[in-house]
Amino acid sequence: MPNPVRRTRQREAILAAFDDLPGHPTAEEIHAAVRAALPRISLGTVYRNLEIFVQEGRLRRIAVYGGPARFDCNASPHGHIQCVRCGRVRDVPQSPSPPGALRGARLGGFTILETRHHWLGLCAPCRREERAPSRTGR
Amino acid sequence: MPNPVRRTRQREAILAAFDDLPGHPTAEEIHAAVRAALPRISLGTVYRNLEIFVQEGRLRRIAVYGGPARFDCNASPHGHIQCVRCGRVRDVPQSPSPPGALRGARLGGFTILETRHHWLGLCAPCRREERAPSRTGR
DNA sequence: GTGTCTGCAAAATATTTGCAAATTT
DNA sequence: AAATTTGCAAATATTTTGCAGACAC
Repeated sequence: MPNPVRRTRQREAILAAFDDLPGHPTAEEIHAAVRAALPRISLGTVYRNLEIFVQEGRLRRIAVYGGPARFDCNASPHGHIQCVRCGRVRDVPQSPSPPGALRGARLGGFTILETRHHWLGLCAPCRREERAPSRTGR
Repeated sequence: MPNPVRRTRQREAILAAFDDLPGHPTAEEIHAAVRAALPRISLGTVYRNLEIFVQEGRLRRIAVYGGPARFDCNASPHGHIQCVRCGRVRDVPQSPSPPGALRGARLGGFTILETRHHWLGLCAPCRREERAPSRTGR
């Protein structure tokens, strides 16, 4: 039986980083945070392990509208709202609505694994910017 | 009054390409398709104009779980289901459910612009692969 | 004619991968 | 000791940008 996943300091630190990072960090952000504990950890290691954690189901990759991938450590069912201006993502509690019961069902030829709700919006800082565009805006 | 958007062959061809491309093409796929009509069009031009069309609301950028950005020409409200294995995206008619009425509301500090439904799943070809992994699989 | 738009090439950003050395079991 | 994992660096992949000439109005 091949491929037992080993416990390494790097992997522990990556998962631990989610406690410090609010929201849904990118690989770069996780790398920066983990460096506080393991200064020599490489970005490649972070990417490799994030991918493994996603495969294992310990993390999720979030659906984003452009920009780098973002990761989510929150196991409870929830949706996301993303700012169309700056990309920031925030959790939204997801009611276990009817569609939530669809796991295993067929939809357009696909077998459903998960249902998620998504919103597009403007976060508070960007809302202000849109109203009073500054020289740095858009 | 600055910045009138001009009508160019490149822009027309990019929008026209969506008629030939099923699903939700990436910039590369659009570029390849448009080249049939305009062999010298550059990928940069495609990216630049896709961005403009999104700003104008003529196209949408789709939320994806990794991989290149995908674009959507379908104006009617609908959600997407994406294959976790190959990234393929398919439209799913979206019922004008309660959350659809939220435009303008506040959610977690964000102002909602749009509500979308998302599913993660396995497309038919990938479902087969998962059952009978081939030497090329995963 | 004026200002926008394009193609090209280079830059910037994001992610993956090969490999020798280090680490885990 | 055997096999996986890491750091590093290079390779890929994706997207953006500067600029001179072409094009739309």
